Amino acid sequence: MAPKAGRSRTREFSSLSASIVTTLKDQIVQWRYPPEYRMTEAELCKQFGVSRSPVREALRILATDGFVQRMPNRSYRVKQHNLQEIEELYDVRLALELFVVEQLANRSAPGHDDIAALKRTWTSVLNGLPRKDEELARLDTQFHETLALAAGNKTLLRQLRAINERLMLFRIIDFAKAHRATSTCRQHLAILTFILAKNSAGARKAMQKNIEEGRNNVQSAIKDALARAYSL
Amino acid sequence: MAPKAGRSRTREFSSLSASIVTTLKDQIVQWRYPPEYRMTEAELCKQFGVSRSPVREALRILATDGFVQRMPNRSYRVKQHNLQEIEELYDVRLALELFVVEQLANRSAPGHDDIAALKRTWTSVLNGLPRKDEELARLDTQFHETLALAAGNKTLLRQLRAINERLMLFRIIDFAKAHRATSTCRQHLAILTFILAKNSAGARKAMQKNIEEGRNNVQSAIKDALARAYSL
DNA sequence: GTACTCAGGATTGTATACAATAAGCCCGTA
DNA sequence: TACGGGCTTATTGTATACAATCCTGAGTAC
Repeated sequence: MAPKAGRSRTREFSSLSASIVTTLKDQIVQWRYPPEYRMTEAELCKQFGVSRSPVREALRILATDGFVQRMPNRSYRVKQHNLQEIEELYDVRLALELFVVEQLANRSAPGHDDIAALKRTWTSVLNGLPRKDEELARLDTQFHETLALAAGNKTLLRQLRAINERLMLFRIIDFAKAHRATSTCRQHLAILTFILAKNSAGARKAMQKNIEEGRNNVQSAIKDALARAYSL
Repeated sequence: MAPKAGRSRTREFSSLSASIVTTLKDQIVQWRYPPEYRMTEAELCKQFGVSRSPVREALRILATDGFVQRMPNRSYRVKQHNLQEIEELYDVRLALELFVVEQLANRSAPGHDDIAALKRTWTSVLNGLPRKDEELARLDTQFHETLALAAGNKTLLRQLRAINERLMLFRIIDFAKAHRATSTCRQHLAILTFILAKNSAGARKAMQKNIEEGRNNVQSAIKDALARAYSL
């Protein structure tokens, strides 16, 4: 114990593979790779200037997180999410988040301070519109994660994060398409109000509406993108 | 070292790491390792007669699946689940399964054949009691997975499986303790009846009761085990 | 006696070498 | 031309070698 003062635990990446994972996730989410793109270990070794060991580890992680597809004894592919899978991801998200708001509305004691603080934040967001799309996306993610955190379930929060990470692939398409900031704000405030009023049914309904709207926006954005792709 | 190329590899597992993962998961679930047990790569290499590469891969998988804990640059530990984490896992399971039965009750068309078949199965189970605990545990798992499958969400099913895999650590304690077969059967039949009657609220309530009972049984089993451990 | 320093050993992180597997191509045959 | 066998090559799976990191404990200064 009593580690030296100079032992600064830099919060950088402890390992090469972690760094590769975040970089690749970022690139994939930004559609820098075409879907079904074939990724070989050697290629990534050259790109990152490291050996196969960390690259392999990174690819395994990406595979379990659903960003690439692994076939035994063959290469990896950047995963092509189909509409079915997006539906499923949104449904899981719905299941988890409905549960969260219900729990929050039913029990009052812990977490309601965070909810009240969140409400103040979003009230000011509503008044201070507009902002950059990017900033709003960040706030939106933070909103949903704060709720899960207030519910006190770290496991659930982790799962939610993993889902949202993958959905980011498509939310990015949507964000670039239109800003619906006002609507989002109102929905978020409604959810928070219901929770504070301990109206769990209302909170569930409001959350459902919020998520379904996101789902629909993403779905139509994808269909648009596909239609455009085929018409050209 | 120099594992003479006696390639009597069973073709069951495509890779060594997969085989190691299933073996270790099994051993951990059966409490063959004390919690917090320190697992080193070298030790597993000797145990399985392979090199570090597949062992490392297996440990990564076990870590992401929540069976061992990894610390950077240090060894791995067999994970010690605390009561808090078990609560969280049960809550996530609750969230997912409540969503599943609600969906199933709300929409009639697909899946209801499976539900009806499941109901027949469990009716016969109720009549044909008793069976071996082991068999009942298998049927119980199958019950919940069939529901998720009937809902048509493979992503959700995968997550549920992962959760139940971890909870198996504690359900094994409980299974050995008592058989509550009749109660389980009745609860399952109630859930299925509500679904077929398209009563989503009833189905949710019944499912909640079923899961909460499992949770309570596990909790008290753990407390008993801890109390016994400390009293000796 | 306490706290600090600094070797030494143990263990993981990374790089590379070798083996096994799967895909592609050439070529021969009907 | 169509088809199939076997070689070649690209790529992953596995083993091992080397580097970096962390824990331990003896030794020393105060």
